Amino acid sequence: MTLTQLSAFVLVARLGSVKAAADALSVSEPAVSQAIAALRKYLGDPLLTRGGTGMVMTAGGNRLLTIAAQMVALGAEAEAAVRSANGAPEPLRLIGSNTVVEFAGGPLADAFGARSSGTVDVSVGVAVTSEMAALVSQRLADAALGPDLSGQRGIPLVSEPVFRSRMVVLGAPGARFRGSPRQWPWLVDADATDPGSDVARLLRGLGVPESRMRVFPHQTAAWDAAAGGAGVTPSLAHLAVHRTRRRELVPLDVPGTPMEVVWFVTMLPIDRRSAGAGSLRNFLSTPEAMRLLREPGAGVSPSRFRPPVYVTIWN
Amino acid sequence: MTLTQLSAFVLVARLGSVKAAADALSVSEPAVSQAIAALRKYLGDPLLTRGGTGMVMTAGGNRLLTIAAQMVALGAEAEAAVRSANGAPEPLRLIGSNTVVEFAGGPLADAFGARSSGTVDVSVGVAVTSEMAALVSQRLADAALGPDLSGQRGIPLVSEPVFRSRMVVLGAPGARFRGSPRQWPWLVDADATDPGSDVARLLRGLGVPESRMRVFPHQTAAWDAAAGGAGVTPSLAHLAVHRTRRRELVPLDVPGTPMEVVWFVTMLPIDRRSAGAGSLRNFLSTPEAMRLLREPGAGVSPSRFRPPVYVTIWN
DNA sequence: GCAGCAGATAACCGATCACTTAGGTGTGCT
DNA sequence: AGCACACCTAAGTGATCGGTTATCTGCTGC
Repeated sequence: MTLTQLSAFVLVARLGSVKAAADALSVSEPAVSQAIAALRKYLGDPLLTRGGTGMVMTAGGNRLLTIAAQMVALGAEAEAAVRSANGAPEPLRLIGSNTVVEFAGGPLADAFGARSSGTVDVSVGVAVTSEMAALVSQRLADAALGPDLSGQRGIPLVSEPVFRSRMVVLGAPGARFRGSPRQWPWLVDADATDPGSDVARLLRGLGVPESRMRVFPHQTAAWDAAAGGAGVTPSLAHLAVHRTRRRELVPLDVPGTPMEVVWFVTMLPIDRRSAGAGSLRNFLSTPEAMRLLREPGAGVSPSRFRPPVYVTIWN
Repeated sequence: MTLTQLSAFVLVARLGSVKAAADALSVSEPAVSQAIAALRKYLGDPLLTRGGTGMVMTAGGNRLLTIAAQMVALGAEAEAAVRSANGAPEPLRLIGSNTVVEFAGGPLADAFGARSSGTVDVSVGVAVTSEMAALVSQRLADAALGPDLSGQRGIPLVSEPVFRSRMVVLGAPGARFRGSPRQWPWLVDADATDPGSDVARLLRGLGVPESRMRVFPHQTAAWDAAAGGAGVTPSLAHLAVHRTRRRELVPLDVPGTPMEVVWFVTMLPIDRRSAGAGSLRNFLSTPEAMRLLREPGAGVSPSRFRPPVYVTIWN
C-alpha cells in the first residue's frame, strides 16, 4: 500500500473511471489499473467494480476512500509544512477537557496569541483525559489543561496546578425531584462521557446510571435545560456564577458536593520543552490568564477565532 | 516519501534515538538511519539532529511529526476499515453548519441511529458552507444540512428544503445600545466566521465591522452573554423560544429582520446515493425529524453521544 | 451478431525501496 | 588522549514499484 496507489484509487473513485484518472495523471491506463489491482490484492477487497455506468464502489471501497483521501492530502500537507517551517510562526497545540476548552480555550488562545504577536500560532483541542498524557509526551500536544497527570508510570511529565474551583450540583429553583440523587435526571456535558473527568467521578460516586443521564454538546446547553426544569446539572461553581446570581439555577444539597476540583497544566519537563510551551507556562501564571480562567465565556475577535478540534491519539 | 519511511521517522522522534527505533522495529540500525536520510533528502530539512542527549527535532521535524503520525495511523486504520467492512454497519456522515449541528446534530444522529438499529453508524461534522458541495459530491460526506447548494456549476447535487425559520436579533430587555446597529456590540457564534452562512449575510447587510463582533464557541454562549447585557445576538427565532418566552431576551427592531432562513438537505442525485443516505432523506421528512429540528437542545444518551468533528476538505 | 470501448492481464524494464554487513565520523566521558 | 557509543555513509542485494506496450475479456449499443 503506497501513497501513489492510494492517490490513484482516490482519483478513480472520484472520477468514476480508470481512463479518466489515467488522463488526469497523464499516465497510461494500465498504470492506474495496476495500482488498483495492487490495492485490491493487498486489502483483499474489490474496492471498485465495473457497473453499468462508471465504476461503483464496494462497502470496503467506500471506507477506504475517506481514509485514503485524507492520507493523500496529508502527504501534500507534510511537504508544504516542512518546506515552509522556517520563518513561520511556531505552532502551539493546547489540549483540554471539554469544559475547560468550552470556557477558557478561546480566550486563552486569543490572549496568548496576541501577547506573543505573530511568533506563535495557538490551536486548541479537546481530548479525553486518558489520552492527554500520551499526547503531550509524544509531542502531539504542547500542553494539556485538566487533571493531574504527573503520576503516570514511566512518562516524565510535569503537572502544575493553575486553578482551583468547586463542583456543585445545580437545578431550577422551583423544581423538585423524587427519590435519591441517583434517580434524578442528570443533564451533563460531553465531559461526563470521559471516565477520567471530574464530572464522571462525581456521577460514579453517586451511583448515577447511564439511563438517568442526558448528554448535551456543551455545559451551557445543559444549564439551559436545567433552568427549564428538565433535571439537575453538575457544574463548576465559578462558571455558573451568572446563572446562580440571577437565581435561574440554585445549588442543591447533594452528598459529596461541593467537590474540590483543581486544573493542572501538564507539559514536558523544562529541558525538553519548546520555547513556545515555556512562555505559555509563564503566561498561565499571570493575573490576566487567571482572570480568563475564572471568568466564564468571553468571546474572541473573529479574525482570531478557531474552532476547537477533537484530538485523539494517533498511535 | 513512503509510509515506511514516515513510520521510521515517527518512531525515532518519539523514542529520541535511532537505535531504539531500530530495536523496536527489529531491523538493523542503518535501515532506520537510511529511511531518515531519504526523508531528509526528499524534504530538504534535517528533521532530526544529534543533540547532547538523544535526537532533537528541527522546526520542520516538529511539523512533520504531527502530520506523519496521522498518516501512519490512517494507514493502519485503512487496512482495518476495509477488512472489517463486510457485516459492519454502514457509516453515514452528516455535515452541517455550526448552528445546525449544535442544536439538531446530536438528536438527529441519535434518533436516526436508533430507528435503523445497528445497520448505520451516523457521525456528525461541522463544515464550512463553501466546502459542503465539494464534500458531498466527492463522497466525503453523505448529506449536508445547510443552505441551498444546488446551483453550483457542474456539480450534480440535489438540495431539498427541510426546514424554515426566521432570523431575529435579540438583546436583553433593559439594555440600550447607542447609534446604528452597525455600532452595537454583536455577540455571534462560530457560524458568523463562515462567509456563506445566514448570520454572516445578515451582518454584511447591516455593515457590521469585525471589530464590533465577539465570537463565541456556540450560540448558547452568545445568548448568555447577550442576556447579561453585553450586546445583541442574531439568532433563529425558534431556537431561542425558551429565552424569549422567559423574557431573558427580546427581539430588537433591526432593518432586514426578521429574515427568512431555509435549511436544505443536500445529497448526490438519487441514482448515485447510498442506501443509508436515501433512508436518511426519508427520515428527514418524518414528523419526528421535524420535531427534532424545531425543538432546540434535547440531550442524547451517553452511549450514543459522539462529539461533532470539524470537517475540512481533503483535496 | 458484431463493432467499439473500458477495464484487466501479461510481459518486460529501470528506479527505488528496504534491508543487510562493513566501515567512517562526531560527541561525551573518564 | 583515547574509548565507547550513537549516528551516518558506502556498497551490495532481492523485492517491489511504477511505468511502458501489447493483448485479452466483458459489456453496451446499434
